[in-house]
Amino acid sequence: MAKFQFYPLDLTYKVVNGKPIIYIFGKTTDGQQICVLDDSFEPYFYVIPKAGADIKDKLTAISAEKDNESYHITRVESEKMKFKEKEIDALRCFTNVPRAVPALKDIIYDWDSVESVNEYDIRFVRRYLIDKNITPLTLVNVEGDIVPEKLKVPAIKAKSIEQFSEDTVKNLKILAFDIETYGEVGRRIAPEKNPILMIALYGENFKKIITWKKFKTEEDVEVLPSEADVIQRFQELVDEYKPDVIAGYFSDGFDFPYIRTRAKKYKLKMDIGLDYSEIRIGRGAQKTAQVTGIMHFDVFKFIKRAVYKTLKTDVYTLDAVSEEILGEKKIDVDMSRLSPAWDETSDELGLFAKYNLHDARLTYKLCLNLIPNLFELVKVVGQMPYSINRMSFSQFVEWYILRQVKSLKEIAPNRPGYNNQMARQAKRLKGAFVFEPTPGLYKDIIVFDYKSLYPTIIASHNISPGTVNCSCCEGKNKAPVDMIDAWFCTKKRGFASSIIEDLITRRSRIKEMLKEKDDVLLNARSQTLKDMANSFYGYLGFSAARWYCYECAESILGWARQYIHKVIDQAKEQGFDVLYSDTDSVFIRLKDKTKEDAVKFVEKINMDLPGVMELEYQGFYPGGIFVSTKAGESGAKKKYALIDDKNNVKITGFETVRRNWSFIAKDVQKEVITRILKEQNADSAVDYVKKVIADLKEGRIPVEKVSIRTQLSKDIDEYDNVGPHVAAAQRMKSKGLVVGPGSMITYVVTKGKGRIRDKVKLPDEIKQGDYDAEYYIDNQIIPGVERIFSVVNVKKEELMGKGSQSKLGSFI
DNA sequence: ACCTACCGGGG
DNA sequence: GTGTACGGTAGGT
Repeated sequence: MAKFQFYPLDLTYKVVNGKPIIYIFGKTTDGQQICVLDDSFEPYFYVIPKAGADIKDKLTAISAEKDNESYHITRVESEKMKFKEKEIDALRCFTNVPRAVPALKDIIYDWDSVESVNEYDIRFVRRYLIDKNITPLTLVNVEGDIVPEKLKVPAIKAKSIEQFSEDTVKNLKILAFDIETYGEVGRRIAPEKNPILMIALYGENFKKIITWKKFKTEEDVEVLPSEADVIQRFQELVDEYKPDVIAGYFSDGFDFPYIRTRAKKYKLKMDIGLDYSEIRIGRGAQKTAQVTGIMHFDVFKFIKRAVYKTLKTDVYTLDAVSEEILGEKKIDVDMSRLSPAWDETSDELGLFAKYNLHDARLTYKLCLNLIPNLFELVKVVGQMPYSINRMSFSQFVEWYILRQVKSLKEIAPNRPGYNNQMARQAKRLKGAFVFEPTPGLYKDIIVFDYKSLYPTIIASHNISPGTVNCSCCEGKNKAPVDMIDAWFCTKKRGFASSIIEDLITRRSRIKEMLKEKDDVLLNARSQTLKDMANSFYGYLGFSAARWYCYECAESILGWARQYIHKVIDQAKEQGFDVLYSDTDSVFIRLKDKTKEDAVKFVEKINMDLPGVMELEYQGFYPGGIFVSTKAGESGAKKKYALIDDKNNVKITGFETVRRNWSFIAKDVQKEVITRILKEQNADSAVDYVKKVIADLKEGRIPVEKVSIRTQLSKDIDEYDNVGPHVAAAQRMKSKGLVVGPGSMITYVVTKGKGRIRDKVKLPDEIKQGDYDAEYYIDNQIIPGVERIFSVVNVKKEELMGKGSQSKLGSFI
């Protein structure tokens, strides 16, 4: 009997001789790939019978048959459980095989004696991880014997298996890959028709390109006789490299499905799974690709679902994402040349090989960069990396709750059906409170904000789907909301509030540790815990959630509005001037008060706050500007700029960050804000704008600065209204360039009469100064700064040198 | 304004 | 495989 420890990486199950066996692929402490088999886990689901109904015998009698497999309930156990945090009697029905669960549930569902059937849709391996309390990627103890099994790694049949510690797997072997395919850019991608031309692989001390045509190149290219050989070789290389992680960029939806389609055409078996299974492509609108035993990391999916919030970019192309995260772009090639170059066997293919390998390298680096975040999510949520990679935040919360409530004997509610979801969506939430600013230039601003406002409200007011409107506490702990009556139990702790309190305290501990020493993994963990806590409010109000709770979500918002009002009202009472407030923050002006008064104010507020709630003194700003909305007098929400005491200017919500503005307009807006805040008046900003206008008129602004970039969203012919960017795209097409949906169009508006679209030219078509200065002044520069200047009483005419000098405003 | 259909990423 | 997305928005009505 061998005893050892290993880190689980990937799980699957198989039914052998009518019995389900869990296969846990992982790595031992000395770095060996192995598979641990566990046949001790039984599938089950819950039936909640109507009061007094005795249906045990009736349940054990049912059976079903499908695909020559018979399904039945092996035994039924009565259990004292909870449902929505209330005690109930439940029947736990064990079945012979996992597939029996959904099949049998359909039979039982509409029995009169049954209240509900639950937990029939929790996949077997996920159930296993939850019930066995095993956390993937962390150290697990195993006792067992080596058994013969048709696998690429040694198999051990477990006698016992149990979680040992939080120690996390290190030094995983990662292999990134990328394919290039034949086909006309802009046309539908057709894997059944067009061949794979080359495949690049990239790992630590490993890079290779495989292809089936010979061309001149500096890279390590292996040339094979045919496409089928390339696919075969890809498989061999993966087998030889033995990666723990195989990474691609949108490989769920493109690379793997493409490879599989091509392999099928040549009747090749893509059995790269460690159990000799083929790549499994999930059907449905959104594809997935799973490789047994190897963690398939689709970098794109992870970014789009779990990382997007921390990124500025709103397009998730490999190019944009690499630039932001790694500071590195893709190699700029003309993709429309790939297929012609292939047909001609031109040496241009050398550049495409380089491009191919570079993409694989970027994917590899992104993978290294994001793995700490993925792994921390795996450890917090407790599901395997493959699953976590494909989940969004509401699912993280749901699977986290499922794991946490296991020990509380809480039966999970079922996911809502379509109609139920629609009904939930119809109930709108009231929203957060915004105190609209009066446009102006202000000095001595203090910003307060509630630390984790929504999570701390949930924890402090015991908000949970099972504590709402309890029979024991009516009238106490009542939410400040108009539309509904909602109060929350003051006697028994709800699971949502205790889970969230746990997340908050765990994060505080990590923060303390981080103060001692900075650490990538700890930072990732802190971020994960924060994201999880912040997602709870959204989860409770999410129509597809198992633990959806409208009263909870509405109450959280009600309390949030009340707590922010409290700060606003008391600040006014204390003689501060309230400038602006949004959701969880309040901006005030000191007037005749001091910073110390503001600090004392925060302390006073905190004395009255319940539980873990806390108002923070976020910072002091010597100056700030709030501008008006397009429409009228009131100040725009989420659009302001502040300058701190180190002269750093922080701009929020202005167009400076928007893509479809010319650089000159963005530069000018930023410079105007900065000058006004730094110099505490508008004089220098006015001079600056006048100078830019003069430069524009005299053609001194470089072409790049007057270029406007817009992304094409569909084919050129599909546009009914030919806007300037469409006109530019037409010019590009007429020059033989291929443009289609997603193409970035860069254009300049040039001098001349008539419509804008007739004056559009491409940047390389024009000479210095050959742009329409009036257009740029009227449609780019002025709109960007007009509302900023109106705050300080500067009229548009004055900037353009027409009007008379008005009285300039300054700080108040 | 509201509703529905389609798109994203990849070549 | 004890499940199948989802959130945004363009375009039509």
